[in-house]
Amino acid sequence: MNGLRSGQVAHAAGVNQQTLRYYERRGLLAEPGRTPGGHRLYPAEAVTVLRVIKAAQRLGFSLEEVADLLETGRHHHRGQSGAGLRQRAAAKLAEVEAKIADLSAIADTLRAALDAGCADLMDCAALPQCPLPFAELAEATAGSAPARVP
Amino acid sequence: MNGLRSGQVAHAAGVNQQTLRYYERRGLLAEPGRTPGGHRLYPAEAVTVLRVIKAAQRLGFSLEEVADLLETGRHHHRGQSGAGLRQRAAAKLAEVEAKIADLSAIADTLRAALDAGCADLMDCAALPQCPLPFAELAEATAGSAPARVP
DNA sequence: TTGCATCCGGTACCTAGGTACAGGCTTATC
DNA sequence: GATAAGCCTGTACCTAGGTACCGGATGCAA
Repeated sequence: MNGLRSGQVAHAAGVNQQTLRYYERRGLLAEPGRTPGGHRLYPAEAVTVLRVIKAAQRLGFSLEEVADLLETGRHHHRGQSGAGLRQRAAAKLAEVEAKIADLSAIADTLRAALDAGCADLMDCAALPQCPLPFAELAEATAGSAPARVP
Repeated sequence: MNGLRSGQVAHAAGVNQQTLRYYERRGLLAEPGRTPGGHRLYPAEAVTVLRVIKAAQRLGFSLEEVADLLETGRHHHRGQSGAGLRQRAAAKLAEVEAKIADLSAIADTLRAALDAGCADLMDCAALPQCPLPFAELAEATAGSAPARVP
């Protein structure tokens, strides 16, 4: 009776209903109560948890990290408050800044290629004055993921 | 006799040998000649092609886009030179710049959360002064991919 | 009580870019 | 000619974050 059905929660949080079960499997969403017939009944907070998950994801945390963050939150209520979250946020900020630096270098390279008027990839590879980075394969990707901008 | 074996090409370009066949399937690498026994024999340019692929990938192009870029390169040699590449580079630059803007906003948010001393995700979600973006689920991800920083 | 909407679990599939393995053939060297 | 190294095809698997489909059960209202 009291409690939200999975469809209602999914709709309220703007996620797919399957995603709820997926998050439950992944440990992000606590297992809710059930009706006698086995249908899930969520407390209203579940919607908040979903919003939190989405916000954290948006900030660059993976689902595993979010699960960890939530778990830490559940246990910190005794002991020192919030050091874990702040530490992880700082680490994530460094990660994001590194990614920005990486992408900035990529943008610079693209601008250089445009300025130089590169006309053909294969032709450019033969020219020494071409700004495209044909050499640093191994080294360029060390320290940051192989730059995919979806 | 003359020509490189797949292992040599893979080693020279710093990629896995399976990756060569994968690129061949994807149309990035032309099918090379074969020995009478069926072993691949690559021309020396294959290594250059691989370097070009890796460089383009590094600049944010997907394999499909790279395949397209190389294909365009092969055909432009009659007709107007290099308009395709420059156009795509400009589009990719815009994409990368958008991604940088997105990540900058994320970094700002993380900094705000650190400044505000956010201690717990779930607690913060209840506080109106928390800078974390718990609301804009649908809207925040429209126009850019759901921010994953690997 | 009947009908329809909703939900259940389980499994398969998707993108992107590869990587790994199995079983068998070829090439090169001694 | 034997043996080791290398290569062949085909298929399965990996990460991450979901999404889709199926057959069957449940919930709720008229």
